[in-house]
Amino acid sequence: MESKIFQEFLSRRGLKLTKERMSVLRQIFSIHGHFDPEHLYLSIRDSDMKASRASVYRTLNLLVESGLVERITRSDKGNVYEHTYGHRHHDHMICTACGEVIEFFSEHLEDLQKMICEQHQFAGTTHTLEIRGNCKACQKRKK
Amino acid sequence: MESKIFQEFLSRRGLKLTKERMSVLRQIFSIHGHFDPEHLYLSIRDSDMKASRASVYRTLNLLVESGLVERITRSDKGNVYEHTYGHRHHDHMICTACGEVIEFFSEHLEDLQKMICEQHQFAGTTHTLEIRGNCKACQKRKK
DNA sequence: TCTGAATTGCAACTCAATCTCAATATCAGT
DNA sequence: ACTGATATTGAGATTGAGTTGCAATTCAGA
Repeated sequence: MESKIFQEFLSRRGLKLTKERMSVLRQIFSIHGHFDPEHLYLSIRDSDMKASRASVYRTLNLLVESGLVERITRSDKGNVYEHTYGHRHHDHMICTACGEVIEFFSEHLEDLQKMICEQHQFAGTTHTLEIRGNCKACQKRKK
Repeated sequence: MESKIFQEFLSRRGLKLTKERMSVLRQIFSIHGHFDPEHLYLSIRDSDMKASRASVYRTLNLLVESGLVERITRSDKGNVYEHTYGHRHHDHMICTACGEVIEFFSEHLEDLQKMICEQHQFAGTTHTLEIRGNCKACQKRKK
């Protein structure tokens, strides 16, 4: 299913769905959760598929443009991505004590952001909301 | 005022408020709005003050730790900072075409986030909301 | 003024990400 | 299947932000 969407995206730009691009796509969609380019590359290298580091990066950028993959954050050690097909958009709460990541979604929040963009005549395409603090467990533990 | 806070922060760690650190601090607080390390360095170099690139980076990290400066975003061209002393909390819209950063604030948005935290029994302390897209000018330019 | 810790600047370095380019693959049209 | 035009690949070079090692320097307190 993802490959069909990617296929379409590529041909709309006169690009081809090659073996290497297929490798990257399949590997990404076989991963559950977040990943970074280097690990993605290594996991492809260690499988029966193949693609150079350059191709992994190039394909990753195409996938982001196609909307199938999203860049979640830019850490000081590089970018982190996740695939979004079949996933609803969501935001994150991050516990600064234990590192737990809680996903959440609020339609109301999304609407509000849309309104704010309109007010500023800004054409928003994506957003990242990251709330940092302490999760339930860590609040208790601190007492 | 900022220098007093920084001074205190430094001595609490057994560090000194040197000329170079003073240069960086003063230059940052003379800038209105956002800045990146390279421009900060250049503006210091072109003024009567002085500090090497290394010192600028080192001081910048100290200032972030002290809470006087915040890192707003990590773009593909490096980090962007702003000084926070005397500033109310706000969020950012970032134009992916020209890099412009627009500040905004919404009480409603803040309330909503508080509610969401309560729902998840999460004790939120800070948050970062970054909306990426195209500013008014770049929307026009693209047509 | 002496002493030791902190600081500086330069250049070397790191590391993610991008680019170069020659070789290779792919597709459309014949 | 052949041909030409275009897209793609991988290996390694390159970029560029940010960090670090180190010898020389500054600074604060005794």
